Amino acid sequence: MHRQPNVHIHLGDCLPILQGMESGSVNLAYLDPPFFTQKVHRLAPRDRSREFSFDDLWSSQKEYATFLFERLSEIRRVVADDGSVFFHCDRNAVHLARAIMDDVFGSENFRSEIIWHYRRWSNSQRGLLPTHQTILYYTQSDNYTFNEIWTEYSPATNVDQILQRRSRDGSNKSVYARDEQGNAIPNGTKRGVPLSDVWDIPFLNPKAKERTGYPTQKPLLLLERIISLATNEGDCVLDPFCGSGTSLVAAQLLNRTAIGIDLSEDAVEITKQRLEEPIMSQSRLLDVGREAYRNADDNALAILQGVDYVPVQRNAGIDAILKQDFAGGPITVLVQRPGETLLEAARKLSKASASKGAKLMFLIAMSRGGCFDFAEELPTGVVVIESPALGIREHLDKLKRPDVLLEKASYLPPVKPESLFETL
Amino acid sequence: MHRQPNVHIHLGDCLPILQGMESGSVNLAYLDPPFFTQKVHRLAPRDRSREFSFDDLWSSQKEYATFLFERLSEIRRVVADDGSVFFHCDRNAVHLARAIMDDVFGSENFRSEIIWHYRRWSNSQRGLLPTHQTILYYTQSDNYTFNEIWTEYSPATNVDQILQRRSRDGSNKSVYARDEQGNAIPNGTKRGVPLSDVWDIPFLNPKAKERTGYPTQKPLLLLERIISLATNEGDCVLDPFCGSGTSLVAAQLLNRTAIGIDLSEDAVEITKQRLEEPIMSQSRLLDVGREAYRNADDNALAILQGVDYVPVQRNAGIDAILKQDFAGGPITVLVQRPGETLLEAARKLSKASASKGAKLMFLIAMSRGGCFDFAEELPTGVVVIESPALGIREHLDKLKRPDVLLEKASYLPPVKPESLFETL
DNA sequence: TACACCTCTGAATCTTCCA
DNA sequence: CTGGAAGATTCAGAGGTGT
Repeated sequence: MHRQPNVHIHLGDCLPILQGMESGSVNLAYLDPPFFTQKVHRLAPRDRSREFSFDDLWSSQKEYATFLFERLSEIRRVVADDGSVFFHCDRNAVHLARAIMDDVFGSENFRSEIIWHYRRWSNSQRGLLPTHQTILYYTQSDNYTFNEIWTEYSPATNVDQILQRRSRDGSNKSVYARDEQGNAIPNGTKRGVPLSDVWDIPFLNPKAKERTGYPTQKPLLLLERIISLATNEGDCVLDPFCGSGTSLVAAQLLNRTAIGIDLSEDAVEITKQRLEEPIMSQSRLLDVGREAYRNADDNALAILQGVDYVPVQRNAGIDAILKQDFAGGPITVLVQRPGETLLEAARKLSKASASKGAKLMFLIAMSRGGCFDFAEELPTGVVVIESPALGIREHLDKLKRPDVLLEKASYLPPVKPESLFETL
Repeated sequence: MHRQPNVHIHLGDCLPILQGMESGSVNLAYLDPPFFTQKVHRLAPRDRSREFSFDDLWSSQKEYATFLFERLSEIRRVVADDGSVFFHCDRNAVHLARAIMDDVFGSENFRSEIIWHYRRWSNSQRGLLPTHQTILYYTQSDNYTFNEIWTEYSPATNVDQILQRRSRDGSNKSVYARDEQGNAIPNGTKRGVPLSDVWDIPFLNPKAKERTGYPTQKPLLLLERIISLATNEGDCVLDPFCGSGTSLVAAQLLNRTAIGIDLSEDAVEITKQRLEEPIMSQSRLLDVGREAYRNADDNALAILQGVDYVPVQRNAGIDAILKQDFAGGPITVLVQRPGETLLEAARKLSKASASKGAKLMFLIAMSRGGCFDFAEELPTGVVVIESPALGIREHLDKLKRPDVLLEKASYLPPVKPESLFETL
């Protein structure tokens, strides 16, 4: 048994250790037990010098159910009256876990089925890519600790709706309240939308420094959210299958005390190290948000509708690549931006495409950009395509020319698109 | 019993009707059964001495479980060998549903736990806002129909790694492959990322036209996705608890046949009406596919960016009016829709514009529509402008011509947009 | 048939390079 | 020198393949 200021780590099966604990002494239990996946998890740590592994092969579902049932029953005893339990489930065991939890804690104490959603790699082509895990949230009683977390309004939300007070009219319809002068009544400050049960938190990235090399490691952010939802400072967090100790690190960072238990010596060792030197990887994605990566903005891409393309987001010189190849290389596309000449755009596209091996590039012209004579200077392989805006604008300009009679103008023959290829 | 061309609707309990159906006659079954949410299973937490058993869950809800089990067994019989079942679950019954489905179809035929995620407004303050529902996806066998759907890469993904082939170096590290000159080797066409099991589909807006007033109505988009994933055109879709018939409408729109069953006369009546309505107003969808049409409709105007226009709602022949006038009348704009020839679009535009006194109309061409020689027949005053999609597509076609040398093609001089106006 | 091993993939970080 | 953008790398799944 190792002792950190406010964190206790035990080595061994959690059942006897739980049995030795005082009733009601824990405010939050988080469990991520080994699952009945019939696979041995195996992963080399970052330095590739050691291997961790644990065996979660249970001879039958019944045996596994009993294993869980015994430990959960003890957990129920040690959790305080206003305490909570979060049970992290493999998708192959959710229903089993739910049934056992209903049995132990009572279905009336089931609060939420939390979906942890993340994006992930895979080359799976037949079937849907699994990108979520489930966390079952139960409380000991109706009177549980819950700290609200507010998130941002959806971009689609009508601001009026948020800012104006509402009332019911004669027929009990919800309407905006008005004062005597008919003005809207402000509704005070708004905190946002209450946290939902679907959590979008990035999966722990293979390159993250936060990684310990221990299998099934969870992101710190996930545990921080759980702990701050269900406990207050000074409360006690229990993790009976603590693995690499993410929950304990999170508890420590949030000024909670914590008790961790694990069967594996490696796990306990790693956890001790992490507690002394907690590393939370600096995630740019989390810092700046997913949106910050988008430089192929939707406006630009909307111009491309009707084309089969893949949007490209992390490259200033390329908005999209076509799904089709050409001469062994990709076909890249850029939409000219406001305030940028056609030639500038073409050079950007050409430069960015060079390293991608593209031999054909399409540039969508939004304006003439002060450069009518670009043909000679245009980088090799760049093909300019007009946007409708440009076509419309130029056509209108043409109609203003003194030598074009207005009456005749409305009878203009349509432009034959074939003329585009006259230069071929 | 009501009969539409390819949709049969039955009134009554589905069990006897299923029993009368032929084995293997259905390719996809979608169920959204009623849930008896009166929380019969309010089990008091037990003493810890007992063992957990699945029988407890079963017997506590015996009546309901039996109800489902009987019907699911029949469903298994009528589903074809390569068929699928999607079971839409109430969150209070997922585990029960999963257990029964495992029993009837076998856990080895469990494919996915689909999370339907939507945003929802609520001021609930204690606890997490439920914003998801679960759909269990099972197949009849290993050899099941599955049509891949591809989605966008994460914005944080960089293009290089998806465009370049990779190999292993001496120490088995993954690195980019290079040819003798040290250039990157392209890795073939890219389609995007396979569809994940978390689906972000907006909940039916309370004001949406789609809404029938029937409770628990699901968005069309959700059903369309399920049907297009698991069936091909002409296949048969079964919905034994069809309610307001969203699945049947979706099946019809996607050229599948469908069988719907419901206990309620109201439900059957509403379904009949909904089925007739889309046939009347959207017969075109049957030819061109719902997806293309919807996208075009939503985004039609996006293609006009860079132009000063006022969007026009609810006018089939006009998408926008330019802020600028011409010859004393407005200038109208229409974007050609998928499945519509250029000439059809031009006539629509011309007809709709006549009453507005427009003397100049712009038609944005998205395809050639089988009509290369439209110039003469084109209504007076209509000017055709090419969409970038069209320009790109035609350019690529040009490059495929036998008389165009590939080597030369990649060095094609850029098209001078001026050439567009040579016919003036 | 079962299983070990090799290949492919892409999210998100780390690293490098360039302006 | 510095900050940001582009490029390189890691590793967990899912397949495929060969024994």
